[in-house]
Amino acid sequence: MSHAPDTIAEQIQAKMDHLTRAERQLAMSILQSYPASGLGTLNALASDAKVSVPTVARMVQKLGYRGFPEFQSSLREELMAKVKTPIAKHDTWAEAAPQDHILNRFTDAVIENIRQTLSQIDPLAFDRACALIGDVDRPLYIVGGRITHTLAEYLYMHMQVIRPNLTHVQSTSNTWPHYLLNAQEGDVFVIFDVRRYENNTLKLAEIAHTRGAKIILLTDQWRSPVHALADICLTNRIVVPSAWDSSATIMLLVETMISAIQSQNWDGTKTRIEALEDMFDQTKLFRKFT
Amino acid sequence: MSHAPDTIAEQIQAKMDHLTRAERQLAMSILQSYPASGLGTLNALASDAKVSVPTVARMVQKLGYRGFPEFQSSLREELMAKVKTPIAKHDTWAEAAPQDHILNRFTDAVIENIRQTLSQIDPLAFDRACALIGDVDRPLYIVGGRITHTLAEYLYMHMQVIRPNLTHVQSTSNTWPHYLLNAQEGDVFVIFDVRRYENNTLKLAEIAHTRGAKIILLTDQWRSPVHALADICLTNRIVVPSAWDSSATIMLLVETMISAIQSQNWDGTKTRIEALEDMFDQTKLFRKFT
DNA sequence: CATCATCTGATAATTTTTTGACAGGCTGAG
DNA sequence: CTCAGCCTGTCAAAAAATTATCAGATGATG
Repeated sequence: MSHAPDTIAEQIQAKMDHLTRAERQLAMSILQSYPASGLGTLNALASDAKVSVPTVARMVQKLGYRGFPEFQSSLREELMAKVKTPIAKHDTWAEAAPQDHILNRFTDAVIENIRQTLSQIDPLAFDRACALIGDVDRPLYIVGGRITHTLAEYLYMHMQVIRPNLTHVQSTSNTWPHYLLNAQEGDVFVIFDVRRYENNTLKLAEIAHTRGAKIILLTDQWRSPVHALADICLTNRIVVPSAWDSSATIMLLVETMISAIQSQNWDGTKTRIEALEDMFDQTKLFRKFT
Repeated sequence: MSHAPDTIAEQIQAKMDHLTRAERQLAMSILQSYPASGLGTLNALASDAKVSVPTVARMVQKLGYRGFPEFQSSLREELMAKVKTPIAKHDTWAEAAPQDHILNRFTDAVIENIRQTLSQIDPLAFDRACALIGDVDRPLYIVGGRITHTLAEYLYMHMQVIRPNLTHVQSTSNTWPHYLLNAQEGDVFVIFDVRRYENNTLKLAEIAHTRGAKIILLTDQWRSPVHALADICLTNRIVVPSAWDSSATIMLLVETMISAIQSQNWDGTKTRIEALEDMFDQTKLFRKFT
């Protein structure tokens, strides 16, 4: 008992024996560069396979489709499903919960956000961003807004361990102009800005840009207006079934950056971490072991 | 300077800045399930993206194609080329980066963390936690430590919109005993604690527990000592290729909780959100629209 | 060798898709 | 406030693709 065909390719192969000469010729041609070949016009497919147009039309009906367009949309759906990585196909994440439980729905959305964000990111831009942020010679400013200030702080906290000479600026605070007093050419600004984009953040970016600072922007798919001023723009997808957007993808990206920068500067980081742990031990803030 | 675009996706991304609103909307839609989306009919693409048919036609011309069919055949060729490449980097997230690039390695790890965390979570416990946190009659305390205080704050910030009567406590601060003065039976404590577990957090939990408060703990796979006192314990997997642990999974869980609670209390939340937005509008902190 | 069944391709009819023309609406400058 | 310029969508015309019809070709069978 052979399993039911998942893909159209398998379906074609299964029927191969029952096909006539012209149809087999066509089938071969389809499989040759599957699925792209099937996504052109019926005409193109026919002349590629050197068979007549109606032969193609008849064959797709034989395969159980109502017409060529229906056949094509099946192919497209198959392609879509394939692009999502195997792991994303997971039916349910929390197996003990029904598929439509918020745990599963939300996780689905986040995974999809991650997939899309990563697929659209330019690794070179990412690397350049890491190099800039990790460059100890450049003063570093990390800027967050109302929602994103937690992300900014998370980055700040870790960068503090990795390198000196950095500042956390909260654009919603009215003290930020003070921080910019010293900003100058070559400084690096990491700016978080997601909708609803904040005027303060934009103004801050403008000043930084005027002063010749490098701007690295982390934003959402609709892109903060700051992007026009940014040297590097990392775009995240953040839509989830909620009244708010999701920061999980941005968090992932931030952590990945931290990891990358940390291994760039590993020697420096290591000694700094050790010094830090020593200090914590002395203050007894943490338990020795557990 | 950035490299020449290999794929149409990159080409679209590169031009993103020079696109108009409707065109950007369309571009997003294409990229959303690329390349399948672009291989249907022009009509389908237009209605998917909720733009008019001619907008699509104009945009492909802007991208340098003579017409929609020519655009499609480029897409098909791209697809063919991609499939041909041996076993393509099929299971990489950032396709443009090698498999062992930190972007891919880190994301792999986080996805695996999510998978494991979700598979081990008890949905009933999760639901109970959400019910407790969303219960307006119970005073709510949110507690974070050195690393986790950003997560705690993120939760706090959103809960603030959903309900009144809540407090953010930072266990590393020496002011936290003051907050506990009013704590009493039936109050709810959401406590974040990941390794290295903090003494202060444990002490705080002990006091809360003695007073008869409900404790909901978010911790890592090695479980904070607080778990002995917790009514509900949500365990996260947090290992990644980095000198630090990852908070991304916990962030996911927090956001899922926010979403769940928010829909429990939707009526209340809605009016509170609207009031908040009004206030923001008045302070002109945000841009009206972009 | 004739006949039937079946496959195949040419052509025409029909439907769908694509393109072009035009006008309302929004935005920003003066 | 008004006007110019540019987006954007509606509608109609043109082009292309798909489907239906039919006749020739092929090959098996009695």
